Amino acid sequence: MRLKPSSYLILGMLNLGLETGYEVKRTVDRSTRFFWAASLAQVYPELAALEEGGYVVSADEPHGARPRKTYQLTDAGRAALDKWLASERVPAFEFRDEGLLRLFFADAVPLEDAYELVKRLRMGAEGVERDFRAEILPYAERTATATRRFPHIAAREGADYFAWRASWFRKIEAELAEELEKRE
Amino acid sequence: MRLKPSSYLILGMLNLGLETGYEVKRTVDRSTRFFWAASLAQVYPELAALEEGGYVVSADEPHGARPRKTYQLTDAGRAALDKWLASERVPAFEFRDEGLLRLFFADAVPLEDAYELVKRLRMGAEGVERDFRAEILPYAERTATATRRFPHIAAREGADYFAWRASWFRKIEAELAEELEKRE
DNA sequence: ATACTCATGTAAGCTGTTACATGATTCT
DNA sequence: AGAATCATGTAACAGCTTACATGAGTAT
Repeated sequence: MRLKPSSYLILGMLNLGLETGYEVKRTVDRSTRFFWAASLAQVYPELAALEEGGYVVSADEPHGARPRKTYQLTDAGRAALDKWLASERVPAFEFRDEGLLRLFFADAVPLEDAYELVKRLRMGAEGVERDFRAEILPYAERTATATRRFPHIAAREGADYFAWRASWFRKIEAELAEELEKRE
Repeated sequence: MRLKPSSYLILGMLNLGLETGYEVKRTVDRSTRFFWAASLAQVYPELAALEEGGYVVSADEPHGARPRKTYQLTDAGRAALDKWLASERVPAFEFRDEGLLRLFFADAVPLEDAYELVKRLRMGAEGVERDFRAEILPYAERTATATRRFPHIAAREGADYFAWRASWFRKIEAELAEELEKRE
């Protein structure tokens, strides 16, 4: 079995002490979501595959009559996680940014419309930054301890990134505004 | 036919005057690649689908005995592009960043290893920035005109982003380095 | 001659999504 | 009593990638 980044996402979450697939997914939504998302329909089969591969073991721990399956890393799972973290392979990196794609083609519309487009992109980035500071950062701060600091560092990266992005669009917006004023 | 961002990528490229699927792909690799990539196996079927939908028309224009198919936007294609650029819908935005994922889980390894990880991430960002300034930015500058300025603006965003990212990791690297020194 | 670029397409497979299906527990 | 949350899973499909298959034109 070949492990992909999403496999390590799950191994890493189990290593942080999360127990069920449901819990892993919920935590992903509060933390890694912005740089690595996952859906339940991905988490459950992946947990099964990881167990099949010997990286995790499961145990039935129902809550009353509600079925519940907890997972734990095996030594092999823990070793795989360590190896991945120490790997010198250049990590994969992929963007899908429809906003920048629109910006790229903005010459196709009048400058007034391009200005509106940039303004919307700036407001979009500001909105994401707000959400981030309202939901993801506080969760990271709340759960940070002396031996659990990197989730918070990663969350700071996200908040800083969206702030940077908003300011970048703000700059372009100002340039276009100036140009539109001159024209009148 | 429902158009997706990758459809607009192709419509936008044709609107910039590119003629063949091969050319579109080559230009994507020199420009939008970092925020919206595409492969030939995606471009050719998409062009066929766009023609089927009436957004583009093709013409056979072989070079000698080498077959060659050129494409042009129809009025419907041009209208679809304009509408997309003016749309108020929040554009899709997705990251897949294995580097940040590793950073997130870096508490699992000793601080020395986490430091090495951050260092590698910083060097990775610097490398991408270098490539960007060597390949993508110069191409954008070369092809920029009074009526074709936004590709260059988008390329600047990319270069600035990777510079920002490198400096962000540099800051964390310095924090960790300081802490490691104190320990000795 | 040989290698690189131009040029078009298909097949198989991987990764991930949304929607479907079901039901218990806990909070208000 | 009703809504939200906890909890697990499957089916169908969307979107994209790598590898395969083929061959002509051009520069060294």
